[in-house]
Amino acid sequence: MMMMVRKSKGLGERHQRILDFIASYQREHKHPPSIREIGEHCNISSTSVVNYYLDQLEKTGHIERDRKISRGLRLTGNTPLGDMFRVPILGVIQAGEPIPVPTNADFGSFTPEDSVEIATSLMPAKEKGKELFALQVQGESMIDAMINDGDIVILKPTQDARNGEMVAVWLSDRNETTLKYYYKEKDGYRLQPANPTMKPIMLKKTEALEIKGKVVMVIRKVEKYN
Amino acid sequence: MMMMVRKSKGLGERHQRILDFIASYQREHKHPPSIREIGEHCNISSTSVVNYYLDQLEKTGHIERDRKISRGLRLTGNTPLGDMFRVPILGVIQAGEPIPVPTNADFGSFTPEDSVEIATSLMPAKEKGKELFALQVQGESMIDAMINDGDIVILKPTQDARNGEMVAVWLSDRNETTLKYYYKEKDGYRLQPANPTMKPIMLKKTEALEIKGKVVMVIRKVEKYN
DNA sequence: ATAATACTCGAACGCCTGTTCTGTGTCAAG
DNA sequence: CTTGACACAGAACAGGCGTTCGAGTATTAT
Repeated sequence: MMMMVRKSKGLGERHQRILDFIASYQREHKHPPSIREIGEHCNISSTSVVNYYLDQLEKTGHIERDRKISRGLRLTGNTPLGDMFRVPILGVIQAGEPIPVPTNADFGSFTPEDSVEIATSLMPAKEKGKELFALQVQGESMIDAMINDGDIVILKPTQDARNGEMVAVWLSDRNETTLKYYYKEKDGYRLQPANPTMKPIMLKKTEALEIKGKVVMVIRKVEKYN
Repeated sequence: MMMMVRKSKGLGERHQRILDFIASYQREHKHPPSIREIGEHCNISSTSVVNYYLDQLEKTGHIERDRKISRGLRLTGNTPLGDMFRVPILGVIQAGEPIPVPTNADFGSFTPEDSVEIATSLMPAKEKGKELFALQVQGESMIDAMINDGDIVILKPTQDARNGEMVAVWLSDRNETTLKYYYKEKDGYRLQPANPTMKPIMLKKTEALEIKGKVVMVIRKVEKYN
């Protein structure tokens, strides 16, 4: 009477494993792996089984294959080709609501639609871990941080920051989320807007200040809107 | 008394032919060609000869090879891998100076250091031509466009714009370069800053207005600077 | 229970592909 | 002329690799 529980979601663990391996192998060797190599690294002892999964991944549109041609497979939608990062967009950030932080941190399974690709060459070289996440800005409340509606901010989750870093904070007193430059001072904290024509927010030490992450990059897709 | 004239320059015609074929094959099939395929399309009837040239191209650093692995060769320097764009950074944009536009437009030969890689997935899908160029913003004069010192703006060269598009303009009257939203009105032009708290620039039709390009994307690398 | 699916394994087949070896013709230096 | 580097061809070899087939096991539906 129960429906299929076997592989509840679209992708099973094995599928994800293979996908990840292809990505990392490609990143390292600059070319796709062979069926047998996939089998070895994913604990699959038969080439036919790998082929079996590859067929499924092809049907579901996750990969493309050039049958009969050695290593003729590639990831679709994305191609983590050695110098790309895929950062998940966890949600939106807007003034009235808390920031969705990576809770159950599933940094492995996110669809291409809900993520952005970043060239590693644009990265500060330090933050090349996979612990980054992205948020889409909604509303014009971040305009004092020179960030506009629709912009995508890429954050590195952290609870503390150093002076001068731009951070995403949740001010529980004001029930507000904002992006500001962070400065710790003797009396408390100073949250400096990026736009120098605007006044900073001063906070006493007693006031709640929850740092959710530091801004690593801002991406703005400029499109016509007339 | 004459030195060897046989193959005067570094690359012979055959080498170039092979290089071009690899590039086009890769672009079309998403994976490198095999030795035999190279031979067929380059009128080389022996695999050993192809191998012979491939060895040379490897020594001269034009390609890399993974011996023993099918189609284990790739072009170096660049990797036209289907979903990346390399946009040349032609220079800086700052208030007091004209914008360096792609003059002799050598969109083919620029070093990786002077360019940025953009994922096509971030592109508005329209501007996927290679006619894009990038400028690095210097100074804080663009702050009214929510663009900060060090930001990289990616432009599409054009002389005219539609209402609502952000354009890079050179105001010869004021001897100034700026980024503004463009609006054509009955009396002239309105250049609207992105920040709504700031007043727009109104121009009569008689005043000079040189549109240099429209902004397609803005990239900001946020790094600590304390 | 029984049948239908989903999944897994192992082996064999055969094409694909890079490598290597032998041989030929050309051209310039000694 | 002889020598040797260079450019090229063709054939044969060996391993890589995708494919296919037969068979077995677990899970679910009827």
